[in-house]
Amino acid sequence: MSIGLARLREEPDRIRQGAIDKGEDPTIVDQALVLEGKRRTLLGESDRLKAERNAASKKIGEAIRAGAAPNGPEVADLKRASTDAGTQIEKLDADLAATESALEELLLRIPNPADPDVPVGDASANKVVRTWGELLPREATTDGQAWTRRPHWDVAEALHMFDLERGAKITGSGWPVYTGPGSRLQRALIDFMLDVHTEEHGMTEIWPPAVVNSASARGTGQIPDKEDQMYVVPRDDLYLVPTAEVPVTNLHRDEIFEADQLPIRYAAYSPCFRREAGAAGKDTRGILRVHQFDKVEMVFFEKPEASTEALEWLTGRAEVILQRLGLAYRVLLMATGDLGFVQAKKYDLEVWAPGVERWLEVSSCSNFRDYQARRMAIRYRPEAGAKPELVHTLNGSGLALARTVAAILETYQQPDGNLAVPEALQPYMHTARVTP
RNA sequence: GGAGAGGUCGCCUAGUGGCCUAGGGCGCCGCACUGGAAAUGCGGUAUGGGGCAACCCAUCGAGGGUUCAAAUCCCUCCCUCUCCGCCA
Repeated sequence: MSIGLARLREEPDRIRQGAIDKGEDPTIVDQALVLEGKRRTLLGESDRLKAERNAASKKIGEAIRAGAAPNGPEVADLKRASTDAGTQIEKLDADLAATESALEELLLRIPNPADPDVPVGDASANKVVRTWGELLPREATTDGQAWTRRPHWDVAEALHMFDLERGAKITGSGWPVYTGPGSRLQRALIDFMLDVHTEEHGMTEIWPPAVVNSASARGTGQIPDKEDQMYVVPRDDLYLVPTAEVPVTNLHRDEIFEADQLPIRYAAYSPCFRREAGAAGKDTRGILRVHQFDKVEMVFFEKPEASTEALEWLTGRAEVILQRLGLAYRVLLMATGDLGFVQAKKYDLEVWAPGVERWLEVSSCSNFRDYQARRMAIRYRPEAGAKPELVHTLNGSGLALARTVAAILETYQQPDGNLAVPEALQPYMHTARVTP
């Protein structure tokens, strides 16, 4: 389940409105309420009968210990009472199981309501909350000489940094091979990002499995919601991760934290695999949309009262990376219609790519509030001895590599065709310039 | 992959069909004793669900089965450890 039953009963109106704002069917909320009522009725009746059966069994035990024959007439009535209750319980429980699975089905279709400060509407209601850096034009002038910034695939080809054709030969279209300085750049970016997040931002580094089981895929909602987007290994019931969010969030599935353990903040590198089903023909050139890319992901577990502030901080940590790399970007507050099913609030970071003259999404920072935590039963104890409560989970890219690489190539290309290495990466690249 | 041993409450452990409503120890919390503490004693200490409440139901790795009754017996699966094989 995703929306909590208690919340469903307590504030159905807010949940209904949340569904409307996200363009989902609000009548599911009412259907769920009906089933929830039925569930409680059945459960009460079943529990009552189970108590009866337990009492009868206990009496049989006592009678036998007192000397009655186990198969004698003295216990026959008790056995019959117990068996009769058992028959009814079986029926009730079958009905209950059907009701619960129907209810769960409905709950999975009720979206997480957006935060009150999220603009309502479709993508056109997204708000640019800030822009950083200089937006370089494609048609440039350097030292009085006019020149044209090329798209990243041209820069990469000239400098032998990645090879899309050979990637297509060994795997398929959308599986880039990074070569020479391109490969080095991958390593440099991963190292740089992890260093900043761990050493300066205090996050704990995680190097997770790139493949997860179905329970983990279910935990973060990849199945059933986004099953089409994942590569599957059916023989072993395993899934290639589309983001480190999946393994890292599942680190603490079914766990209960003490209050002083929170917040827990991770930074994790992983390769990311996405089928991009339905995106055929989009962004076919270069590395803007590929089946395998690399990403450093931030995953936070927070106390509920801290999560609103944590999202701002998380987003800021992703911005730090772009600023250090000297890449111009903007921050978008996504409107309800552009939010996913599970996010309460989301900022997208888009980097400016002057060669293709486009904004490229390189990070998506979200607060899930307790929605994901409920699915995974990740809780904490507000104080010693108190009842566990759900934590809030957040995550955001910090950053996705392929598009960041594209922005670097297009931003830092020089009129002579060489590539200047951003200062922050020079210690990792061991050079200030990439030449053919 | 083969053989064996295991999986019980935060941790360790008892438990081989009914006095298990899961016992004991450690740890933790409260109280008593103390000038304060240690030691000691007493009590409490899982999760989910239902009920205004007393309380009830479920859960002993997971799922099924046998039985009036399963931590305990049977079946399937998962995981951990030891040895062997293979291997970066």
